[in-house]
Amino acid sequence: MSDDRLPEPRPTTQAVAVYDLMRRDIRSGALAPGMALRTELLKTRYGSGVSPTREALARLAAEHFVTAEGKKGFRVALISIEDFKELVSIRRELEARALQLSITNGNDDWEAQIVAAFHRLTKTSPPGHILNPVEEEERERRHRDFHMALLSGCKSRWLLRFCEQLTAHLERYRRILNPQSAISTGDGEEIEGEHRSLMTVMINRDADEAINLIERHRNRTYNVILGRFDAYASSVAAE
Amino acid sequence: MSDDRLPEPRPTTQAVAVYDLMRRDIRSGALAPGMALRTELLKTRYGSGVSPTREALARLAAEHFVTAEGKKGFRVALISIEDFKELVSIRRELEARALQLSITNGNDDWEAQIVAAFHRLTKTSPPGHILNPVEEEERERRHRDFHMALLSGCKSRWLLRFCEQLTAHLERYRRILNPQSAISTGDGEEIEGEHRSLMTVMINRDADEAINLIERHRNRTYNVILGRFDAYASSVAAE
DNA sequence: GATCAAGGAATTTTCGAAAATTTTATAAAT
DNA sequence: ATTTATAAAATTTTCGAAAATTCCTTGATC
Repeated sequence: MSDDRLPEPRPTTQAVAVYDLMRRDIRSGALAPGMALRTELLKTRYGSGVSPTREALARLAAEHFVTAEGKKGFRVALISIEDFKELVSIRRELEARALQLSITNGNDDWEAQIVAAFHRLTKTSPPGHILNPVEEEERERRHRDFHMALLSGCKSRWLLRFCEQLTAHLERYRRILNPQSAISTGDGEEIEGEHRSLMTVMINRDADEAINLIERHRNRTYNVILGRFDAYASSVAAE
Repeated sequence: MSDDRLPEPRPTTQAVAVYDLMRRDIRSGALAPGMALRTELLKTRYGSGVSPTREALARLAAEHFVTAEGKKGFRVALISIEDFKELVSIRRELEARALQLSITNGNDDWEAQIVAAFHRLTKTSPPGHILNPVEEEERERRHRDFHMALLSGCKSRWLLRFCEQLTAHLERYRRILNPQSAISTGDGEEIEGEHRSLMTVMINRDADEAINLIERHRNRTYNVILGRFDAYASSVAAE
């Protein structure tokens, strides 16, 4: 008898479910930087007891999405311009390396995954449109998946994990500081064009051009966000 | 009144204490790869209830020191030659970058920290000696601190965190696969000389030479460990 | 008015037991 | 003999309450 059943979805624990939801809410900015994560709040928000909640917090603390302060509970990690610059700088280097390695090591299946991810991305409403939260979340997911697909041929789980974590933190900065246009900071068509070009040069194995493109793709958003820090700082101070 | 009291040691939670102990035991190999981390075992070993224990496990899972499998509990993360090579490869790049940045950004205080860390390291018994577990642990700590001090001038917390995590995982490989000589794989005096040279070139701000030295320093251990994987694989299979 | 102490409320952390799930053992059926 | 089903045991996960800690208010003192 053939044994090619679907890979059974491991029954997930409640702690992991809360972790996923909370990570999503921190990424989106729904849980604001500095916000105290009280047990009551979390219990009602995620409909769960304190044990799963605290496990989720512990994991998020290890990933620096939240901070744990002695016996005074947890807070959403603060954001700062210094942290942002660090993230951008190290992400630039790791992503460039991962792109190179992907181009070297990627196989047909990798190419197919890029094409598929690009297709899914184009099927969402383009950035700039007003999206409801669910649509926005879905678009973010597809955007993430596309960019990770580009890197996924690199055959280094560690490198991939680091890129994923850095990207997640930067997504938070983008969505908090540039909340208008969900994904990026330019014209929707232009951005789709950039994604298409990225796909093309990756599959053509043109590493130099890929790094050029990703650099430009990132830089626009980078500058916009940088420019909004002042406004953000005063809006926070006003509270 | 002057207010330069000692920075108050935040009262730490039991969960964090268990986390520290467990991380130490995984690093040292006391908790072997693949070992099931049953609640009873952990409760007695670390003298704590299940809640702090599970929080510690959640954090360690986020750092990939343990794996969580659905509702079947936690295990110490497995080791593999592929994972080892990945770790070495990415660590090489990140450490080189951090050394460069340290040389660019490091100030007098950074230099002083290196000198201090080197001094502390020389005051432990050299590698090769038979040490009891407490002494071994102390030597490992000082060795870590020295190498991290070299990088600590880089002014990028993210880069530093990644280096720390990679080093921790590699320490585990070294101590499991090369348990005889605690720190490294060569003559004690030779290794102390290497550390001294590293210190010197860093303070002299010779980035190229620093990267050369660290490369050689790492490579010796790397090759020894690589050579012991076969023996390890069969010793595990024999169980 | 400012500082400090004490008491009480709010909150975090931890424990112990209940609930849910997985694993193991046993027996029946093909 | 191998599988299948069932029950018991072991284990993980979750809940709810107790213990510990922090925070805030109030009032006394200087």
